[in-house]
Amino acid sequence: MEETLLITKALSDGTRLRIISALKGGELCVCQVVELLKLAPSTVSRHLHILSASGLIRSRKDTRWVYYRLADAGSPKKAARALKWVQGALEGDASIIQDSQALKKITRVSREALCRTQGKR
Amino acid sequence: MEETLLITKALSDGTRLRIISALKGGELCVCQVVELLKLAPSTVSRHLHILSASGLIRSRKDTRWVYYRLADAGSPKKAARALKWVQGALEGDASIIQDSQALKKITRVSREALCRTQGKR
DNA sequence: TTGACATTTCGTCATTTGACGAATTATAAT
DNA sequence: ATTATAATTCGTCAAATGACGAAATGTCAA
Repeated sequence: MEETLLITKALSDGTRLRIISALKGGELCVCQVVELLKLAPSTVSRHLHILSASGLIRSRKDTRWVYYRLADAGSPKKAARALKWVQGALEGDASIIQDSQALKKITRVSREALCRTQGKR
Repeated sequence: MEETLLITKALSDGTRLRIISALKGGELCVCQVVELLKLAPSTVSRHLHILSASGLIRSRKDTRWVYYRLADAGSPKKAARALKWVQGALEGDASIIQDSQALKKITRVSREALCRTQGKR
């Protein structure tokens, strides 16, 4: 029950549903998610932690950046099934579509706009 | 998004997951759910209302009793899919199994024990 | 080494949530 | 009619949750 509740609680927040949908297109670093959601980095980090603890997403640290992606083969089956369900439920959702539009711009210019260090080189 | 959030929020509570699992065996009246959960009737009523508002369960009023059942054919597709997922996620769960044992006793003697009026006749 | 930056952790605050009992509504028994 | 019962609604309280900024951590650049 605990494991399932971790998942349902993780899914019971609109911001976290947006994050899950945003990651459908592939991994993102925290600063990109921050840019999309327009929330404080600390807030976004907390949401990512909750999703991570539920097994719905995983993280990978590359030098100074941390990239998050949806649960995959190496993840618990329960998480994979939950993901499949919630993605179906959100299919065609207006705010999700809006986010995916915004994400296109972010992933295009993110390096210069968000990660100045990397952009300067 | 709103509709999906109603569902995920409804699923983000252990008591409500127990109710959903309890209804898998067929409809129950509020007093039977109260007996299973050992919570105040007003609390149970509130949980049932939240589940009802999300579309996951439906109610039927029969004279003095209100019976709740899982969403069925006449219910929104989104709810049906959510139900299917969560039931799978809870399959084999220890506390759910325990509840189903307790439910057997409740549905057997409920009339006399819980609904004295009906029992007396 | 020193400074800058991405991310996380922590403390605080406002809002939401779950539990309860009291009061209310609707229905049935006497 | 009056009383009793099943269920709901409402007000209150404690606990959980989400948002933020400040401080801490870890990594890279100069």
